[in-house]
Amino acid sequence: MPKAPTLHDICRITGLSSATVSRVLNGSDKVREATREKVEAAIRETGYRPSAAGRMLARSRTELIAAVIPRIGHHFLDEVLTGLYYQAAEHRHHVLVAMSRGPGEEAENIRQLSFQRRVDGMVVAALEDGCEEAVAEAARHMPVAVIGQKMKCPGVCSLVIDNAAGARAMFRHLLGCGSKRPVILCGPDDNHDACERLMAVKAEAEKCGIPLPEKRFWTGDFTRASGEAAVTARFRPGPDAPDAIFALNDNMALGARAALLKRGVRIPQDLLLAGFDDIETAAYVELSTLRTPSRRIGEEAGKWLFSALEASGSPDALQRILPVELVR
Amino acid sequence: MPKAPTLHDICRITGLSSATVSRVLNGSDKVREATREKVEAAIRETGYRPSAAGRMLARSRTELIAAVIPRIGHHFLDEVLTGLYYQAAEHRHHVLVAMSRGPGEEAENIRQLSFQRRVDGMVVAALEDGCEEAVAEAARHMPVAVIGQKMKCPGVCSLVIDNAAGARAMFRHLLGCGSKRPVILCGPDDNHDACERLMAVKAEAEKCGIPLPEKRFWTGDFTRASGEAAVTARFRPGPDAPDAIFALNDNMALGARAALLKRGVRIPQDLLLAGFDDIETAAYVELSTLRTPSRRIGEEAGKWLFSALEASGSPDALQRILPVELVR
DNA sequence: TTATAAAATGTAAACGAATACATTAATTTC
DNA sequence: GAAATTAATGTATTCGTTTACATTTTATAA
Repeated sequence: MPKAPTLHDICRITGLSSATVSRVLNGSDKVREATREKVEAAIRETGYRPSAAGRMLARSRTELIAAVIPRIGHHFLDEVLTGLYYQAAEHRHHVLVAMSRGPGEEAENIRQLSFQRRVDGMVVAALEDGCEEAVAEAARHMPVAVIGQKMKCPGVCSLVIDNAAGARAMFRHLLGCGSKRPVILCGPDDNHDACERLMAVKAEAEKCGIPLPEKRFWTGDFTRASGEAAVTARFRPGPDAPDAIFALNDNMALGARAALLKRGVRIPQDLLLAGFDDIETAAYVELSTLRTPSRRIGEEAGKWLFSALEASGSPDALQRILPVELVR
Repeated sequence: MPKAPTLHDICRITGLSSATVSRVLNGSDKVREATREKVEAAIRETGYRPSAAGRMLARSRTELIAAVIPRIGHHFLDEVLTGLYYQAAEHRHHVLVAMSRGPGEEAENIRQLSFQRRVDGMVVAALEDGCEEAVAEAARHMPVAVIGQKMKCPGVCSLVIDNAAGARAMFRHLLGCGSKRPVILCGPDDNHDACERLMAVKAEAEKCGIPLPEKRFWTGDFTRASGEAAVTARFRPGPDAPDAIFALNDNMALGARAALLKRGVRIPQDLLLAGFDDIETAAYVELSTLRTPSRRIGEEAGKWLFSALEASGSPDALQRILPVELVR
């Protein structure tokens, strides 16, 4: 493999010192026009590009930001990543993506990326429990944006969606469409989003004076299969049959939908179906759902990150709650 | 921000030289058990982790691999990325993801990542035209795996799916299901996959003695909208109506499906519908399609990359054609 | 001119690790 | 116990940049 030209090659060619060459490289300072051109010519000639490694060491900045996410291929996360990427590209940073291959990897990823790789900033999304410690440590060395979890901790910005407002809006929407016996298809107990959504629905029902007995809450775990299973196990036609199902995420809604169609229930004529997340397939089956501003979240995370980097002090901790939008 | 401990801090604490500390760090060579423990204690105490930047410079390896893709959030690419990530993680490498925000960015990304960031290896997928040059340059400095395009070039491994075999299989399948008047919903002329698929279908039709007049080829461009438009514009019920539509990708198939359902055509009773790619929604609507081994492609790319790195010479150029699987 | 200020360039020391080579310490051999 | 051998550690340089600070060159003023 041929070795790449270095700054010293440019020095040799131009007969200038490393300082001068470095100066034209960084566009800064005063360099005579003639020398600038000489250097630029040598750069073009050799195809020289400054090595990131050398730069990192000298400037102690990596021009790298890390995204720590459970996995890729999940609509929400993909969009967050895209938004983040655009911001990063705008600020001439590269993005390191770390997913978690199994339980407990996230904390280790966070530590590796912050202490070893020394990225300039970090975005972590949808963390499993037990990462707070790692996040806090990392945040002492660089700005960290946490997505989907409220963290009150110096140096971290947390961005969450307004689960409560979304759930309320959808619930009201279903009532507004005439539902009298809505069912809530719940999520896992230990899931933060699921809890917020559920609590908001309960509160709203109370406020609207709509009785919601226990039997109107069906168990689910955010998987499609669980939505299908819940409907199969608990849906019974008749006068007391639900006239609406609000699944607390779209995956379950799709599962429920499949089970309902199989039993000949017509949607939306016989029963209103709603989800949460606005995943891609939701549009295709015309599911009523709540769109989370996922790309914008990534963008906002990036913006905060870079503004914190430019401020180059301890960044302000910040908490933002982003609105969701009722669609269809 | 507190500054991270360095190798020299460990030296100071233990009273040892950088060479010795470095040795225990790299697990190599002979170090007395007692000193190893002393060093390890100091490391634990300080939470020291060797800086990647220093390491990169000294070893001239970055432990980074780059993935250059048009965008994230596309099922195929996401899966490729996942497969690649797993390989990378196994080899203790981090993954740099670069997407292209607009035309022409890919070539620049490739150059940046290879010459500036000096990643150890690179995977590029679904490139736009005009990147061959950049790929070839990069490949002179590191192993490069190209996905979705045959490239015969030293230092690059190209991995493609067997478009021809897949298209043939699906076409035969439709005939086998009794189709007499199949229609092919084509892709963009300048798309490599589209062309391969189309040619294979034509060849197969010829071989089977099934006449396929021009009017049986409907124009499309791989977007969902184009599938919908094609059906709207050209589907006419009657004795000469198509009894099968083979869309050369799933997106168009879904568009076609929507348009067909709107006209009351029942699938599959009245008309067989088939796609190519096995995107997520395909499973949901029970679309017959061809599953591309996307994750495996990422894996194979990674495996080749790392074996090339271990061999640490100019890696063998390699071409692999991976089979696709008919599903549903 | 010559002094003086300003502009351009150069020198040398970081940055954080790895490593060839040199040295010292501990074993073994006779 | 001295010599030879081997194991453990240390010294000093390297990797490719950046950047205070020092020096030289050029322009400006007297």
